Amino acid sequence: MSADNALQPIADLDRVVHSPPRLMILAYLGAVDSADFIFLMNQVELTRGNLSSHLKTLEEAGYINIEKEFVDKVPRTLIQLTDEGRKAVHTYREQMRMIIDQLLN
Amino acid sequence: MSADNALQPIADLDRVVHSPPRLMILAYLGAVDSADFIFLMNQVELTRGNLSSHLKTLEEAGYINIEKEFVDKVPRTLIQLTDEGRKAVHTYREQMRMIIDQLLN
DNA sequence: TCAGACTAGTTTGAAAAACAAACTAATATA
DNA sequence: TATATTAGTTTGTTTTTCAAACTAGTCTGA
Repeated sequence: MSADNALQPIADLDRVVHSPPRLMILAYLGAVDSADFIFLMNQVELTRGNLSSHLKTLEEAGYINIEKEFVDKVPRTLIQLTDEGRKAVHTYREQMRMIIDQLLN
Repeated sequence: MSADNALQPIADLDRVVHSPPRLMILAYLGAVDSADFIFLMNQVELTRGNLSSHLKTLEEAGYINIEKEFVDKVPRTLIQLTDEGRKAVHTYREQMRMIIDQLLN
C-alpha cells in the first residue's frame, strides 16, 4: 500500500532533529562544538525551562553530551554534540536536501 | 539581544508547512495540483480524522482550497494548492535550503 | 422496504510535545 | 543576616497531533 511511496522521505525525517528549537541547538553546537547553558539559551532564544527540556530530549536521543563542572565554585554546564548527534544532523541534512530537490518544486 | 542571530532562519520557518504530515500533503498537491480526499489519505498515510484536521489547518492558512462536489450522487472532495500555498512552499524551500547549506555542516 | 455494509468525511477526546512560571540550591554582596 | 544573582530543574498549562467514535448519505440483497 505504501511500498514505493515517494513521500516516505518526509515521513522518515528524524523528529528529534526536525523540531525547530532543537534544530537551532544542533546547528549552534555543530558550529561551536561546545557551549554553556546560558550562552546557548541566548543564542536560541528559549526560556531556561524550555531549553532544559529540549536538552533532555537531545541527551536521551544520545545526540548531545552534558557535562557539569564547577568554575570558581559556580556550576557550569558544558554541552556538546556527540558523534551520534553529528551523524544525525548529517543524515537529516541529506534527507532534507533530497526532499527539497525532488519533492518541493 | 538577537538582532543578527544566525539561527533566525530556523526560528522563522513556517510551522504550518514544516509539520511533516502537512509537508507531505503540500508536496503531493504540488505535484498533482488536485487530489481527492481518499486518494490523498492513502498517499500520505494518515487516518481520515487526522487528514481532515490537517486539511483544516492548511485551509485556514489559505494554502489549500477544498471543493465539495457530487459525482453520481457520491460526495467528492477536491483539494488543491492555492497560489498562496504554492508560494509558501516555495519560501519554505528557499529558507530550508539556506539553513541546510549555511547552518548544518 | 428494511437490515446490513460501504463511502466520505467531521467531531471529539486522549496523548504527546512545547512552553513558561514557579521552585531549588548555591554563591556573592551590602 | 537579609537580598540579589546565577544556573538550572520541576511542574503545570497550552498547543499540536492523532485516532476512535460519530454523522450522513448510498448501495445491495432478502
